[in-house]
Amino acid sequence: MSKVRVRFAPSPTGPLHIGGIRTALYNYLFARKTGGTFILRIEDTDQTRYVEGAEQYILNALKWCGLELDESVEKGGEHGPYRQSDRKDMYAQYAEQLVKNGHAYYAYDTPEEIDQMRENLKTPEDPNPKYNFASRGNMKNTLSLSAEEIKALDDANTPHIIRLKVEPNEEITFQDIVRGDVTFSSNELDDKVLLKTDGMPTYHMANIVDDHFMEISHVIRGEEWLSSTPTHVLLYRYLGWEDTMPQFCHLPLILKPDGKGKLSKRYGAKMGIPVFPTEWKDDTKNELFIGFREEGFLPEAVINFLAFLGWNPGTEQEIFTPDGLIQAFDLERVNKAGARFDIQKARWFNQQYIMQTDPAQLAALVRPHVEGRGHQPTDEYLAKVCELMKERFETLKDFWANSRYFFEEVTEYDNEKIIRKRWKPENRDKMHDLKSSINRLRNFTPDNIESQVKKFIEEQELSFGEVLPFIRLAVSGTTKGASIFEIMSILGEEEVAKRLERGFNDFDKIKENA
RNA sequence: GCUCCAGUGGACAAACGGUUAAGUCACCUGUCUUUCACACAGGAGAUUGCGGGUUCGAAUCCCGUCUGGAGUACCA
Repeated sequence: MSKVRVRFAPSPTGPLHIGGIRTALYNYLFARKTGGTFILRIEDTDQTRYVEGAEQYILNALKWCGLELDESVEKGGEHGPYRQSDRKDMYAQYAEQLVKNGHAYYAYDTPEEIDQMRENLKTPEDPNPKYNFASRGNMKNTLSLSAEEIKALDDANTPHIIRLKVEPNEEITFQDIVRGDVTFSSNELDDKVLLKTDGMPTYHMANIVDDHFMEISHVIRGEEWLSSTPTHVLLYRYLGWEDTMPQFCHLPLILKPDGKGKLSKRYGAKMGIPVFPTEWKDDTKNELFIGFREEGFLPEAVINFLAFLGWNPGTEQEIFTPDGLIQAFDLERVNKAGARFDIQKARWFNQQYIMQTDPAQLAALVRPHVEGRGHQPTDEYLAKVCELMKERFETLKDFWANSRYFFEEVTEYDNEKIIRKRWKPENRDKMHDLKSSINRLRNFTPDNIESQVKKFIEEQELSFGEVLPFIRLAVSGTTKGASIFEIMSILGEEEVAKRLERGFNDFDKIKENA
């Protein structure tokens, strides 16, 4: 087999959502696995849909995900340019060639005339009539018009397009790596536009010409392209490139959590769930789409999660390093059915990666989320907190919610019920003694604190339930969390003393007001 | 409507004609901890969309049917 060359070919019409990233990922994984080349091609043939900044977004998003490109607009390569608008001049000649060979024709119909045709031919059985072998005879094109009529149109500089001439009653079969043989009847195809009035090619034309000259070996793309593939096969055939036609591989769609329809950008915004790798701001529409990065996901976790949406290695292993993923990946094992997007599973993957990350590294990742709240802890302190809290947060963003008491004072208590029920003002003096005895410890280590507290409880004939929850609340504001002795040790004796003092006072007040 | 694709516990899925249909997430219980999380142990949840057929044997092959999705643009 010739060398593997695959491309990811998005349109710069906005941010790339998670489905696009997964398509890029499978292309990337396949390229790396086979020692092939991974290419990014920007498909910007529709000038009306061009969105400022989208191309840069795509580049940055792929970078954040760690999907390194071998050839791209940024990096260049021997098969450039990599932006279709920069390749504009290449396409017309092949469309013209098809006309010359009798496989395409010029058409002069206005959009209104085409709408009119569809309106006229519409029946309940066929609500979307095609521009095809059956209808083209009644339209304005070089197949239906006389030489004089065509000349008149051309002399008047009537805008024209080029359409593919699809012959009726042909069976078109192609092999798809995930679906096997797929067959379409040419009667179902319409005479697709190849070259638009503005001289730009349509997706179909540009795609085939580019894939051919970029020597693409495998077209790995979303399932939404499956039904236009027979048109593409025809194009390869009529252009005389069928013997080097790439292999097709149509990936299952990523569905909304309810399984109804493919995941959309609006869905994520509606549910407050990230469906984009990184955040996207559209100032003109005043829209903000949240990203996995900003929500505190690690790129490796997102990639691992995405890899499993539509593929699995057939073993029980689920957590993979980026390299491990490359080794394990296999297009043959890609699923046929669409997979629903499940943010819960994404969070689980992220937690797994957080737990694996060493504290110093984790501290660096978490730092922006802490600094965003106005705190500048030392690396050492932050690392200590991370070490302790590691398995208690699913996203970097959650870190703050679960660990804020390491950085700022406790101002409220998440469990006032227990205070009203079980805080005993008559034990207050004893609690203050506890405070002093902890504070007198020579080494403020978790073990020392723990034995001191336990000793105290025994001596005073108190119960753990009368003491521990209140220490916890006073120190951290919550009854949940890591070992309270570890927490106290990290905070230090001074801070702990201060918090106990304040907490006990607050508890009295809460009790009084109850 | 038409064409194509798909349909295994709530979600992701394994099993590619052969014992009681793996495993993960989510859920519940227990151990640990007077907390939470992690970890470990256990539990509940599936007549493989439905109906036929082929076969000694079907989630797997065939036919039909239903449901869902995609496409049906001078958008990609």
